[in-house]
This record gives sequence, C-alpha cells and structure tokens, in this order.
Amino acid sequence: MKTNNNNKVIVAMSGGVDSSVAALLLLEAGYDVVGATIVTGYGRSAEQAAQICQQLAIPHYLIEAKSLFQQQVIQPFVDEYSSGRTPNPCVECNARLKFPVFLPLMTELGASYLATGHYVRKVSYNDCFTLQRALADEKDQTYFMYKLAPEILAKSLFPLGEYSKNEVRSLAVKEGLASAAQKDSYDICFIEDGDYRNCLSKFADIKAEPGDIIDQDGHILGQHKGLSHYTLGQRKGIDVALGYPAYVTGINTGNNHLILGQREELLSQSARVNDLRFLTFGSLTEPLKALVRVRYKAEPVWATITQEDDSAKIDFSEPVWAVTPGQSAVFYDNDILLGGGTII
RNA sequence: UGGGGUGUAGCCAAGCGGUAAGGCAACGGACUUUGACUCCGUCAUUCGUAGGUUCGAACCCUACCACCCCAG
Repeated sequence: MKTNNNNKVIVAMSGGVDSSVAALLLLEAGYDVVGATIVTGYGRSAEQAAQICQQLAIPHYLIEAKSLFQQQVIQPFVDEYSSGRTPNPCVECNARLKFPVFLPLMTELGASYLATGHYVRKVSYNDCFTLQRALADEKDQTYFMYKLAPEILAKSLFPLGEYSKNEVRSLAVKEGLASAAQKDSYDICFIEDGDYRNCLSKFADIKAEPGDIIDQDGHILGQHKGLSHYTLGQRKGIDVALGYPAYVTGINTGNNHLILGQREELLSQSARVNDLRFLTFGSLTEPLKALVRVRYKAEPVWATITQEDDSAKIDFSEPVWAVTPGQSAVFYDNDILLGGGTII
C-alpha cells in the first residue's frame, strides 16, 4: 500500500466550474493533484477537462466507463421506469459509478484521496465519516450521496463544501479557467434534449404502451402515452382538462392505468423504504427520530424511522406530499447526513 | 316528423345592447446535478353560418346548419 502521509489526490474532473475549482483549491492547499475524467459517452466531452488540467499544469487521465455506465446507471434507470417507479439516477451513479470507478486509478497512481466538486462537507460523527450539508445550503448535494460506500467516503475530499457558487465562479474567473463561463449543468447528464421520455426508447426496448387515464372512481378521462412518461405528483403533460389542476395520484402497471386526482390526495403520513443505508451506524436497534427529505430540495420533515431487516417504515410528523416509489428518502441529524433508503 | 333546449379558444365557462371574465389544458421562461412540484409570462379583433334592426350586437329579429332532450 501507499504511504499514509502522501498527499496525492485524484480530482474527478467533468470540465465544469465546480470540479475545476476543486482542483484549483487542492493545488493551492499543497496537494499533489491529478485530474481524471470518466468517459461515459454522454454529457460533456472530456476535452474541456483536459484543457483545464493543462491550465493547472496537472496530469489528466481518462477513465473509460461506457459499458459500466450503461450497465450500472442507464439499465437500472430504464428498468425502474418499466416497473412504474421513478428512479433517481444520480444517487445510483454516485454509488455505483462516479466514485468507485476511480479506485483502480487511485491504486495505480498511489493516490490517497479522491476529490470531487460536490457541495458537501466531510465530517466525523460517531467515529465514522459522513457528510454535512454544504455551508451554502441551497447548493447542498448530500441528498445524492447517502449510498456512498464508507470506505470510499473515508478517502474522499470535497473542497467546495465551505464555498458558495458565486465564490467558486469568481475563483474560476480570477484564475482564468476555461470553465469560468460554463453554464451550470442541470437535468440528468445522459439525457441530451432535457426530456428523459424521448430517450427511454433509445436506451432499451421499453414499450410505450398507451392506456386509459382514469379518476378515483374509474371513469375514463383520456389516454396516456405509456406509463413511463409519468411520475407521482406530475401535473404537466397529461393533456387532460378537468377544470382544476389534476395530478398523477397512481400508476398501475397491472392494468396500464394512469390515475388522476386532486393535490391533497397525494399527502401521506408514512412511507416504506428498502435498500436501507446508514453512514453513521450499522443498523437501528430502536426507532430513530430524524429529519427526512423525500426529494432533493424539499423541506425536511421530522419522522420516526423503524428498521425491519433491510427495509424501514417511516412515520412522518406531518403529511408529506407525493412520496414517490423509486425516489430516495434521506435522513439527517440537523445538517448531518445519517443515511437513507429507496421508497417502495 | 312535431315540441323544447343549446351553440363563446383544445375543454369547462362568464357575459343579458356599449365594444370578449375566470378556471383547466397547451406553449415559453425561471427554478433545478433525478423525476416532479412551484413561480412568472403568453394564449378569441372575435362569440355556429348568412342576412337584418341599431350610432353601436356575442347579446334583439329572420333564415339556415349542428348537437341534445322529450314526444313518437
């Protein structure tokens, strides 16, 4: 193994501002910085990342991961939609691809650390490493990171945790980095035109099978374009005018029905999750009271989490809107990430 | 066929002689490292058609057309 006090760090470089500045900050802090970019075949090309590395005078490596990406991210994404759930590919990508894929290179180069441009802070809690929400709370990305393996988290560095987006951007400008003016990336990275629906059929032979749109009482309101076009709580794109805003309240793959209803019908007092993960302890021997976020950018809600094997029941202290199977429920102690699970 | 009713944007719908509310949907934008939600903006020179009355009509009159209901 490498010496424990070497300060070689691999920075995951996307070519955007955030990862560029992460590399910059580590250089300034005296780390031995190496840049590396994952090639998935989607999203930004590696060219800009290479250019940034050149500017920073650091080596740049490419990591080929096309088929791994297909297998670990895209396929599960498609499968989830096929079964009427709504996947969160970023959570899976972080856990299964974005971080693990660097491990071989770390070994090869003898690097001690892996750094990314995520807005999160690594902290110790209960003698474990976990994440604290970013100082700039509105940019926080801990929601997407709860499935990170502890051994990977132990080696990770997140230089941007204390910075605001504006600070990061002005650092890039000040340094004259090529990414300084780069527009932020939004939406799923492998969806090119911003609409996942158009791509679903390209990725796999997912059958867009039209069917009935019905209300609570079974009245037919219209025709849907295939259940994978919809998610719980969706209002837009249904093309049904009821006189009041209508939301997707149910997706029934059994009879291929899309169920519409009023907003209030989507409130739930509890939820179940599986694939339970805790970063700060093994498992729950007694119910845990914690703040729970049911989606990225949602007000956290106090809840009681009761573990049952690999799954858990979550009882909310107040009704939560549109708890959606396939999405993640993430647990916090104030701003400390405790863990999470996939809503079923 | 006789009697009654209704025809306003994609859907629902106000308007009742003074120069087209609103809701839903749709579209555009903002927000956003998931899907969503939310927010902002846009959306009938024209009221089934053709005439007529009037200074002026979606609103009154006439005819025609369409649809609905009740009679048969």
